[in-house]
Amino acid sequence: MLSHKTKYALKALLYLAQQDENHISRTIEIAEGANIPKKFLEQILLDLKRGHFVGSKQGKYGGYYLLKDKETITLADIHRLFDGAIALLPCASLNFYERCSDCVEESECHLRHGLMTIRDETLKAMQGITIASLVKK
Amino acid sequence: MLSHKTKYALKALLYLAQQDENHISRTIEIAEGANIPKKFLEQILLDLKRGHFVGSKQGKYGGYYLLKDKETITLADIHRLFDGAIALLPCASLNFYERCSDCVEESECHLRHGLMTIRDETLKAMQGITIASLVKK
DNA sequence: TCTAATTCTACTAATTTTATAGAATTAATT
DNA sequence: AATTAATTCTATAAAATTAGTAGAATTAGA
Repeated sequence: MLSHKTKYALKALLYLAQQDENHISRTIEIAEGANIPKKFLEQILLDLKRGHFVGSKQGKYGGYYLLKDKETITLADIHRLFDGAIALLPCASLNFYERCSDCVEESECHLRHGLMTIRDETLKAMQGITIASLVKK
Repeated sequence: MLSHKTKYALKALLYLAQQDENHISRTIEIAEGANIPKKFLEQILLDLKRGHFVGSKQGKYGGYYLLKDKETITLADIHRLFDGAIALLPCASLNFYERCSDCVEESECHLRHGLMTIRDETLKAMQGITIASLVKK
C-alpha cells in the first residue's frame, strides 16, 4: 500500500501537471486544490524538489512548478522516493537490496525467486503509469 | 513490502509443503526449520488455521499440517490474510475497499484509475505464484 | 523596509508492527 | 487418574514507522 505521503505527492504532481505552462503554484494553493494538510505538503514538496521532480522559486510570488517532463515521471519513481522498494522483500529489490536477517542461504531461498518475478511484473506496470497518463484519464 | 508476519507465514507454509504427506509438524520444529521466532509463529499458525490454509491436531503429538492443496494457495491469498489489500490504495481495492477521506469526487479521481490498472497486473502475477510453484524452484 | 513565500530543524502524537508472557485447554500415553 | 507435551487464548510491551505540527530562518519582490 502507498503511504499518505506518496499519495499526497502524486496528487500534488497531478495538480502541478494540470496548471498552465510557466505557472508557479504556492503551497497553500496546491494544499487546498488537492486537499492535503499544508504543513505536511511543505515537507513533501521539499522531498520532490530534492528528487528533482519539481523546481521552486523562493520569496514573495514564489512557489513550485514541474521540473521534469510529466511524460517521464512514473509511479515507480515516486514510490521509490517516498515508500522505497517496489519489491515485496528487500532481498528481491533492485534499488533497495538488503539481506534478510533470518535467511540462511539466500541463493537457495525458494521465496526470493518468486518475489523477483512479482517485482519485474509490478515494476513494468508501475513504469507504465506516468503523471501525464493519469491526467489524460 | 511484505510484513515479517507475511514472510514468516510463507516460509512456514513452504516448510509444511516440503514434509511427507500425513506428517504433523510441531511449532518448534517449523520455527527452527524456517528460522522464525517460536512465539510469533504460534500466532501466525493460528491465523493460517483460521484462514483454513492449515489444520491442527491438539495435545501430545499434535501440531500443524497443510489443509489446502499447495497448488491452490497463492501469494495473493497470504498477502490478503496478513497484509490486507493488494491494491496500492484502499479506494482501488477489490477486497478491502474504503473511500479516501481526502477524496472529493471518487469517480473523477485521476489517481484511482491508474492504481486499479496496477492492481489488476499485480494481482494476476501474485495469483500465479503458489506454494507448490515456490517449492519446485 | 515590508511582505509573503520557501526552507529547515525539531518535535509530538498516533498507529502499526513485532514480538513475549503466561495461563488454559486438549489429548495421547503411562 | 496422573503425566506429559502439544495447541490455544488473552493480554501486554517494546520498537519502529507514519502522519502531522510548530516555529524560526532565509529569500526575494515590491
